[in-house]
Amino acid sequence: MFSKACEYGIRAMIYIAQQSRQGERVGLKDVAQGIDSPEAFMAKILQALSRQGLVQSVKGPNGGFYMDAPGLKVTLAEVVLAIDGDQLFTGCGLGLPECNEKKPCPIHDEFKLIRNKIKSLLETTQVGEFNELLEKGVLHLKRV
Amino acid sequence: MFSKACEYGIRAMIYIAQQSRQGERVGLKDVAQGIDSPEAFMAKILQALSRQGLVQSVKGPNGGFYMDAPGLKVTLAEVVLAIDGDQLFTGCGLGLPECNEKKPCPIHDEFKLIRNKIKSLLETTQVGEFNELLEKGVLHLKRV
DNA sequence: GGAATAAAGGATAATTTTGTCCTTTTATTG
DNA sequence: CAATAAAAGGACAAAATTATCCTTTATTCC
Ligand code: SF4
Ligand code: SF4
Repeated sequence: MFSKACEYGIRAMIYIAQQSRQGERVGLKDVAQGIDSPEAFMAKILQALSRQGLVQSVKGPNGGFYMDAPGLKVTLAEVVLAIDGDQLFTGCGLGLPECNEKKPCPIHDEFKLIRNKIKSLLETTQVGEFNELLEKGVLHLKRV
Repeated sequence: MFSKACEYGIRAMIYIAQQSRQGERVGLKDVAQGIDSPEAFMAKILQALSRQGLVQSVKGPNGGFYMDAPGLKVTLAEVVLAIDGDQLFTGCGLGLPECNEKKPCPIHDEFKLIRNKIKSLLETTQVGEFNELLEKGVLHLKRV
């Protein structure tokens, strides 16, 4: 469904959202350990997300990644779009080309319905939404 | 959503289902051209599908790939499973590990619902289902 | 049986994705 | 200002996926 980079990206955003809720910053190493991802690869992904403004970052001592209040409202859809592009939201999952609304294949309507459901699920889910469960220790972002 | 191999596989199955409806056989070259896929790669994929019994094949002159009557009833789910495995049908699309039904994350229920819809769509769609549209020229398996 | 034909299979190459390492830039602290 | 800490970025490496080529095996036709 998503690339590895995208999975790490989603998990990292959720992790940072929870860890930085009092304006604290989270270091790369912390994030990588917290979500069980390779550190250097994680760095690349966070760089990209940072460039696109989905997460804030500060260099230097006591620096790191964080989110401001509006940052917590970033949706999973935005993260996915930033990393994997819009392939999942548009186009045919079956790779059947050259079809349009007027000449749909047998599964088009249902397929489109599903695609839209995925889209809307991701669009209505914010990275800050997982905080409570994470604090309760009910949700884990890595294997224990 | 699916790997390239899987997309080619699905298209090829649909193509063969339509081309071989009078017991005719379709050659590799024919399939590859018919669905616009690299020939040698297509060969590997068809070999795998053939080994798993999802498509029939005959060697030698006038040989090729074909489906018998029950073959037309093979579902897209079977094809996907044969090529990409069950990752799409099981497990978490978000790559969040260590969660179970008792400790679901905020999106689990809706996510699972979508996953099941994809599964059931693929399970209820047979490769022979596209024949009519293909014959009418309404559906294309490659860019024209 | 021999020639021709077409899939099966093995080996290898190109590309993309994933992952690592090292240097540079920017900020903080004393 | 100097030392240090941390992200940014460039170059490179490994692994997986996609793609190609060549040989072998099975089948048909003469
Ligand atoms: S009509 Fe069929 S092939 Fe075309 S985009 Fe819709 S589902 Fe895919
Ligand atoms: S509970 Fe959440 S993280 Fe776990 S499988 Fe369900 S959707 Fe994925």
